[in-house]
Amino acid sequence: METLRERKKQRTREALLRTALELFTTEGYERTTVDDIAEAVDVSQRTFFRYFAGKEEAALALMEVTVAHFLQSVRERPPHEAPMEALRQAVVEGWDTLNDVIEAIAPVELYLRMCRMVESTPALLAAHLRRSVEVEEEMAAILAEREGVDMDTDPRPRLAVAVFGGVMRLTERQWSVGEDFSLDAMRALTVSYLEQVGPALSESWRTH
Amino acid sequence: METLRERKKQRTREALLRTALELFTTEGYERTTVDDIAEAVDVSQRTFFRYFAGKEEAALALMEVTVAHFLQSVRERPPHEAPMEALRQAVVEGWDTLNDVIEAIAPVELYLRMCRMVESTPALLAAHLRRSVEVEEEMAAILAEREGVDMDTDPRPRLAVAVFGGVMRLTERQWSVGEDFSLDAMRALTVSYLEQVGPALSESWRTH
DNA sequence: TTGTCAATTGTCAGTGGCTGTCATTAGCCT
DNA sequence: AGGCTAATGACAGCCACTGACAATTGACAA
Repeated sequence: METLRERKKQRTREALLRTALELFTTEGYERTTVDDIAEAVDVSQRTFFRYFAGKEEAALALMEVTVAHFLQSVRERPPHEAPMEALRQAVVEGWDTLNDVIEAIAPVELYLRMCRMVESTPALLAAHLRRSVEVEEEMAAILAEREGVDMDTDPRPRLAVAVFGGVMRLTERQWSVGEDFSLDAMRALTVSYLEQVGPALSESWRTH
Repeated sequence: METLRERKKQRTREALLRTALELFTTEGYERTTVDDIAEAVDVSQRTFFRYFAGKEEAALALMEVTVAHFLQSVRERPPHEAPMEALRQAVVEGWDTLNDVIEAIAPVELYLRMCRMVESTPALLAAHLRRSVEVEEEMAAILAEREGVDMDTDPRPRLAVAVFGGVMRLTERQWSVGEDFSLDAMRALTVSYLEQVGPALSESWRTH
């Protein structure tokens, strides 16, 4: 961001995003129109769509940051860890630093509110799930390289990630319908669920 | 479907669905407008939306049938089976009968084509994934009742289903990008992946 | 059979997300 | 200063979807 032009662009994008998130959280996602956002920032509607591919992209922008953060955490895991353990450590440890990462962009409370909104807004949930497919593909690639296997012939990277991702998405959802909306609660729920995956897959749940 | 009125409604719905699927598969999902469908059936656009909540619902109608079929298969599993084994058997066995179930509505080939279209069309994939969240919730409820546990306090039903669902969605996706577009190939891939989940979650993938 | 009631449909007008196009503006660089 | 290019605004248009109201059509009883 050297030139004036680039700084201006940056500021416009930030203004659009900040305004969008504020309107979403105060008025609701569906009740907020793109025109509302553009007008509040005093740009044309067309300009909004030059910065964001759609209304959803603005709403999911914060999630995107955490996704990138998580992927980076996975990449930085020491190579001696087993695949699933690396994933587990990446989330658990990634969460310790997530607070700062988000706070650099927006208040954490805003992020948490958006998370809940994503889970309760059909259009956003759909977009979020579709995005996670891509993320899982990337995660599988990271695992495959880590372990030195070929994703095209060995299904294990994708399988491991599919299982892990399934648990993660369940965590998000259950967190959003719970009553403790803190980052710590989410972290605790993640750890708890990952611990219980084994038992849940075991032979029988009944105590005989 | 006793009265004339009900029969007429049924016929209209079938005509809309049949026409929609035909246009989707020949022209493509996005290049087909709701107006095209309505016009081909000679009803107003408004009528289409009285039968389908949206364009997506028509496109996913066949999937919905297989989902219902699969859920029924799970319900009919003998209670002595362990949870995951019941799910596994339900898919494997459900597939033997799926052919007839679908053929009663539309050619299987059409169904398979739509499956691939769902995976390759962002809007449809998103809608499909969002729907799977609901399906998984229902499946968890079935498992919980089977095993006599309380979903609100015991996370195992949802966990088991999340893991299983993750593998299922991976199967769908990998099948759609493969080269064998048959029902048998899908069945085989399912069995194969379910077999390999264990190894994929195991300590290490490296041969030392 | 006819008249009444309710369900189904068509029409119309409108909203909102999103895109293409083109002229205008505004920063950049020599 | 002046030409070049990137960013924006303005406008027109497409398409999915909805609400409201009037017209039609089948159901059912008198």
